[in-house]
Amino acid sequence: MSAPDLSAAHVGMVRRLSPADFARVAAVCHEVRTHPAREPLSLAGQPLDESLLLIDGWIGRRIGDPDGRRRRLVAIEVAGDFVDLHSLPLGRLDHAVVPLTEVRVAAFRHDDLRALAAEDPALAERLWALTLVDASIHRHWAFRTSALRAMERLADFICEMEIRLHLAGRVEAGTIPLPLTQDELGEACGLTGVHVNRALRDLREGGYCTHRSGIVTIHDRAGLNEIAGFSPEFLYLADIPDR
Amino acid sequence: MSAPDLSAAHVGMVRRLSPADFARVAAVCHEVRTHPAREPLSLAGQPLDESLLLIDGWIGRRIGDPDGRRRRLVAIEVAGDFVDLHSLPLGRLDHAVVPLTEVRVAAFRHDDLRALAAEDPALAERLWALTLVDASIHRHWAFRTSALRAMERLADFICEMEIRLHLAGRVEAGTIPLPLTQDELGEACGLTGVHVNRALRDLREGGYCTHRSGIVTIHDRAGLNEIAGFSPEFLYLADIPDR
DNA sequence: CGCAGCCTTGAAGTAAATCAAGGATTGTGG
DNA sequence: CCACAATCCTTGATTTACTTCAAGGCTGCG
Repeated sequence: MSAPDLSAAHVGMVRRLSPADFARVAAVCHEVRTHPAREPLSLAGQPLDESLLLIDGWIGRRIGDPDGRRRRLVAIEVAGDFVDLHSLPLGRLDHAVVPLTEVRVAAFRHDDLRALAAEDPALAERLWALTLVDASIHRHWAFRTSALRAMERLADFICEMEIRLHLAGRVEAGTIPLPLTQDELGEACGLTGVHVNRALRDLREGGYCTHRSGIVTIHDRAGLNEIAGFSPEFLYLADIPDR
Repeated sequence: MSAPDLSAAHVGMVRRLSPADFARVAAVCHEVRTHPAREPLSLAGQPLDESLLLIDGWIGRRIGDPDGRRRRLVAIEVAGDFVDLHSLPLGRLDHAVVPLTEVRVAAFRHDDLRALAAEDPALAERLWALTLVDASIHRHWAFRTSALRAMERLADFICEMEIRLHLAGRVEAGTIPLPLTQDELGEACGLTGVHVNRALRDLREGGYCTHRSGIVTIHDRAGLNEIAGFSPEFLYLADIPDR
């Protein structure tokens, strides 16, 4: 039985791995599956023995009462993100992993990845680095929600997503997919859905960007970057892509 | 030249390593130094070739304008924390590392740690796990600042610190050191210093805890846990210590 | 066509920021 | 040991940002 062909999935964050390294990882993928929106892939505390690479769709990591007012999205993953590589050294996760859309994921058994890491310490360190970029993004989210105001937060969030989606090859002509409801944007940015609506209106009326039908059209990226004070250093990119 | 004796530093988060593993790591420590409060240990973006294990004192990770209004503490490290092991796979950091008090740190060259990891994949995975607990704490901070209100945030922060300091052996009879100013607490919890003052007063008058002269006295830990909705799962402890 | 989910807007209430002044603590040098 | 400065803490008054509550209008889909 041969591993599924993942060559088209060498995009986004996982492109930090060289083609050769990615091929070695892809070779131990045991399954590619599709999963429906909103039905959790895993729950907080659940023992896990595999990790998922997101090929298509959007996934959130969620903390808090499943329904209550105190629940938040603490991370969002897009194509090319190794969603829960964190579960390999940890064995379980502190949060639920929830598809925000229908998703296609490639599954890797921890044992297989562990064997790969054991025989190639340099590759192991690169996988480690992947998870540490996640940690850096978490720090940025903590900064965003605690230091910025509503409109700035959304601008910053959109700047982050624009660059990550660009790396994943999902951006076309200043148009980026963002298939989240305003309530979900609020969960990610620490705002109510109602206030997200107003902040998005401010961004629209300020001529920065428009969000409609799950798509953001960016009219003034420089302005968007400026109001957020956005700088992509926290993504640890070798080179910032021209767009 | 022999490595410094770090056996007394096998506390807190680093106690996740078995005594034998810790000894192997400690053996490659090349220096123990003291560093004064407030003078940065490293700045964002600076190339780094060593990592620090905090032996004594408090360290913060800071993002934002060095002085401006948009600056935040996105993490706080205490005795037994491997402060910037993140810089090993990443080579640099996205934030400044700043001692909040005078600190004593043990320094490890990346090359030495890398060699250790290469010859012992299981140890490498445990070091990896250490950094992923940091990531989990980041997620919790993002949750805290975006989902909780002022008093709840401080209660949650104090609950986290109480348990981490307990693991580090720094808690005595419901009394924990917390040598941060109210402005610094505000930077960590996403509040102004003035509002931290009022929230601390509420905690005091509610009979939960008192903060004075850099020391928190906990009067009602169950109550403190309850108003914060605190649960220590995100620290991935093998067993929750009795206190 | 009709329903469900999502978006939009208004009005009112609340939590936190800001501005400002004075008081307590800590550290320092005489 | 005391005087003094610097930093930190505390409190009040005011303003601002965000939430909450509520109602109505889209949009996409069975």
